[in-house]
Amino acid sequence: MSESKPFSQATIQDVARHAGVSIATVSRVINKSANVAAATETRVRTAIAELNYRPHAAARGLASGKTNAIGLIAQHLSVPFFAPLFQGIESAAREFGLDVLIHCTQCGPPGLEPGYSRPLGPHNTDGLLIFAGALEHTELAYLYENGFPLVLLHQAPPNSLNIPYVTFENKASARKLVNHLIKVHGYRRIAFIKGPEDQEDSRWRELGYREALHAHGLEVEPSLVGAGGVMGSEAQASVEQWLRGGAHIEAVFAFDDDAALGAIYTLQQMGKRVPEDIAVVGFDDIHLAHYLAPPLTTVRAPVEKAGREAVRQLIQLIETGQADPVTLLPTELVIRRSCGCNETD
Amino acid sequence: MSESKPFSQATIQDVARHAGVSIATVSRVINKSANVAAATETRVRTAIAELNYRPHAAARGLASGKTNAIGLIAQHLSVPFFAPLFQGIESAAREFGLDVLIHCTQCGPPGLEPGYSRPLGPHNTDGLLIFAGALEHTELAYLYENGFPLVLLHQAPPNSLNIPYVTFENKASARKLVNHLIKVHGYRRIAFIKGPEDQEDSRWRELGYREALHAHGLEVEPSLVGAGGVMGSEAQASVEQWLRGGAHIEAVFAFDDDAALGAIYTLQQMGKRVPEDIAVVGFDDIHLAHYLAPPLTTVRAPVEKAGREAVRQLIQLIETGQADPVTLLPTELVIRRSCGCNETD
DNA sequence: ATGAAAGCGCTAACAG
DNA sequence: CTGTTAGCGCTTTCAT
Repeated sequence: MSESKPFSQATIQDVARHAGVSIATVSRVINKSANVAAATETRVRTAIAELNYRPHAAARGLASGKTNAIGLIAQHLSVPFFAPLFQGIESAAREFGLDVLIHCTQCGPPGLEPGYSRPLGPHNTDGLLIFAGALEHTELAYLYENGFPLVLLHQAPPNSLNIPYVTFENKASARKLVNHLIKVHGYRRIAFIKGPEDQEDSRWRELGYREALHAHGLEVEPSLVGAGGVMGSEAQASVEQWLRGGAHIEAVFAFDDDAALGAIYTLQQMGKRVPEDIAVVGFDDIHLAHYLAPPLTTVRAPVEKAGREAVRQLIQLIETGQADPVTLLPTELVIRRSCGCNETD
Repeated sequence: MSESKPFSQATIQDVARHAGVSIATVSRVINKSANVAAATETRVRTAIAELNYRPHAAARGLASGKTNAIGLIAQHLSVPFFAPLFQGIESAAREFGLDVLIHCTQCGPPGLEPGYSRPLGPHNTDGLLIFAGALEHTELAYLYENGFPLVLLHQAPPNSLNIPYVTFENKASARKLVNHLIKVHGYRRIAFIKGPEDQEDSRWRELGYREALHAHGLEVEPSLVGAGGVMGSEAQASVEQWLRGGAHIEAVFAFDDDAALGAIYTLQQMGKRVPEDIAVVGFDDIHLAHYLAPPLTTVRAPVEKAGREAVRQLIQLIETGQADPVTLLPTELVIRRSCGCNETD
């Protein structure tokens, strides 16, 4: 068995004593909250260094009414998508000296009565980043109406709640992508694989898809819009159904790369060549998109930047009480081979 | 601009007043720290519900000397690997009522003097999970020697530090995988793509690879051991070099699936068929392993479980002062097609 | 079984 | 420019 002794740390008292000043002075130099004589400051800093002192976050939070932490709430964490998102959030938060707490609503013991435990909230954070679908509207409303700073990710606020949100420029990007399919490759029968109902990004992408079709005088055939599910779980079934049903399809636009992956896999399993027989494009540009055979044409979504931007908005909201109602992050078309092009990326 | 009003919450005082008891009694029912008359308890619980009261974590932490949070420190967060790890950590921590704070050493502004800022430590957590390579030995030693609870992930403690750690059963798993290559497929010229120097898992896998070779009377040819890097960054170069150098290779064992991915990609780019010309196997069983063409033979590593287990050990360490020095999680061989088998997984 | 009161480490007036 | 002091919300003896 590994062992461990009790831990103890220097307090502001220790530092004050060591430097021969009052704790208020120490507090001042730490927070730069008032002028301190240069000589005094030096003594204090020396004492801090010698004692290896670190302010106690909890005590500081209690006294100041701030927690110096923000929280992220999501339904689940194991989606690959989250890794870069965390990165962006963490990175931005640290720049502002904030800790970040995460909570996953579907991680804990499923027995918890809904609405009872609020693992992240005003008691341990100064504000919350809420990923699409993570919180029920009532919960959202409760927090919002009590003035707690909230920023939504990939979801517009429900009803009349004036909560700022940040997401990608989904519609325009999807439109551009489908335009490429139509104008460059001349495809006319383009299927769409949509995401889970509660995923707003997918709905916007579908809208972009529809707009592009309409703009070129093409009809949206309802039978060519199938389900994709989380992590491409249903995409394969949709493709299989199309093929078995003898549907005439020239290209498939999947709402995200995971679904595109499933689509390509199934297409190939069933003897179709991509893109020669059927082209496939996705959305997100996950790391592996480049490595697929064929490399996937997709839209690069600035996931990490979304995280950073959400934090910026949240901090602004906390500090000034206001933030941009909506932040749409621009994307970039990444043409590879699965659409029929022969770029080598 | 979105707006936000100041937030206020019920305190233990409010609850006590509302229920007609003292705050001590409220504290008792919340913490079940002493017997309270059934009737009193009911009144208190009702008051808590009516006021929608939540204990203030910081205050509680200050008074009790515990933070009710644990921390995770890693070098970067955007590795896909981390998503399920978080999931496991979060999930286990919540079961024990702990918050989880994360910190990424390479996320913040790179200018921070090493050793100065300690964003996660005794002041805001009760213990730390440290991912391989995230902390320098001196930092580790400092914390350990001061009795702060620490659990290492995918890394054995340096020197004489008696810090518990949890990782996969790397060596045995790699041996099993390579045995498969040798015994089932009869490959004799098997190359290995290793991970970054500081990644211990990779070193153990290499050992397993060597053991398997030796056990079958095969020599380990140094030129057939190449670099892989993070997220397969150098794997492609290694493969390219082998091929250009005219090396005779029947199979490639990549230390992780990302590297395997890069290897397959490059092999195919250079006109080799996988597995007909050269077989490739990986390690981890990432979500996409199944979707590759060909589907990847690999070792399923219980990443989420590693997270859960690490938390369990950490909690045990915090509560009892001791934990299992080493936890090796068993893996599972996943035979697909890239090794030359024709299983349909 | 319950209440009163003393801090936990720190910030923020308020004096001087 | 610096010290004193009153809490922040809660846990925890110590009485009752």
